[in-house]
Amino acid sequence: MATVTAAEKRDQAKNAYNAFLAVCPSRQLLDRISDKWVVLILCALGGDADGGIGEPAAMRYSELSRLIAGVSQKMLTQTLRALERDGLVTRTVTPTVPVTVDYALTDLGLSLYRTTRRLRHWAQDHMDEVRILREHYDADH
Amino acid sequence: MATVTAAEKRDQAKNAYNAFLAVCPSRQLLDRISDKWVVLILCALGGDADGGIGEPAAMRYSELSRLIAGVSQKMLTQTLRALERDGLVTRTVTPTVPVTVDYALTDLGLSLYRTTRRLRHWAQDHMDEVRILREHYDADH
DNA sequence: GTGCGTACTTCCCAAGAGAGAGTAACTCTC
DNA sequence: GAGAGTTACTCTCTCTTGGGAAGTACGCAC
Repeated sequence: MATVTAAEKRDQAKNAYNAFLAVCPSRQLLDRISDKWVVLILCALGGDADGGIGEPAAMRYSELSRLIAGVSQKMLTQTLRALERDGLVTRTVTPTVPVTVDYALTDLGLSLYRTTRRLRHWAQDHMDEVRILREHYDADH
Repeated sequence: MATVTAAEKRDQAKNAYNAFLAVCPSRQLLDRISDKWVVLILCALGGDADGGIGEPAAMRYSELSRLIAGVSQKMLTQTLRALERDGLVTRTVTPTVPVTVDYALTDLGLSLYRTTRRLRHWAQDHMDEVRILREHYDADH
């Protein structure tokens, strides 16, 4: 009876998750990360604020709130707490008056940021094309 | 007065879109593609159904419905129509009885699929890690 | 006749997002 | 002193949209 190597264990673990299945935990995780606020928050913390030139950096709640136009206080708080729970973001409270709270990507968060950054770029890079295709669709329907 | 080259025009167009701004069209596009059903539909049409080994292929509505566990008829229809309008998916109706409708990725859809595939993989590959981090978070709160 | 398949369409209700204001503690300006 | 600003939330009410379920028309099998 051969023992299972660590690499084999990892392969088995991979095959155990299938996000197409509603009951699979990875599905719930995929549902969570396929969320517009998650995408924008990770991009902000990843340093995309000034067009993609920056480095990952800690940001304050109020900075995030100002940068991500349209996010409600409730959704920002809720999403940041969820990201913290999933280990994607650190939340560092400094007992100043008023209190200051810094949020920053963890290594895990950084690994996901590299994909959400692509999503944002895709939306910006293909906006013109999609716009035209929408007009064609609307003319035909 | 130098004329603007095509490459410069493209650069300018890129700078014109900023998905952090709520009023920017690319923001609405990002909101659309940062959607769990979009991600799963693109992965299904991209050939991920059998674990990532397949090729992009046309699929029927009913095939998609069966593969993507938990999607309602309403959300599947609604999302497919939106993807068609954006030019990411083709919808081909064959007047059989009953009717058969095939959905397939366009080239544009394929380009986005390459990123949504990464999202799905990330969720599956990091599920164990996130699970442990959640337990740590819950123990601390 | 009943049940299956096809791909939607429709209706009602539930869940969660959105909007706005409140909280505490402090600082600054008039 | 009053009022406005800052910080990062918390709370309440309203509205939007997703979820759930059933309906539609036609052909085929039993």
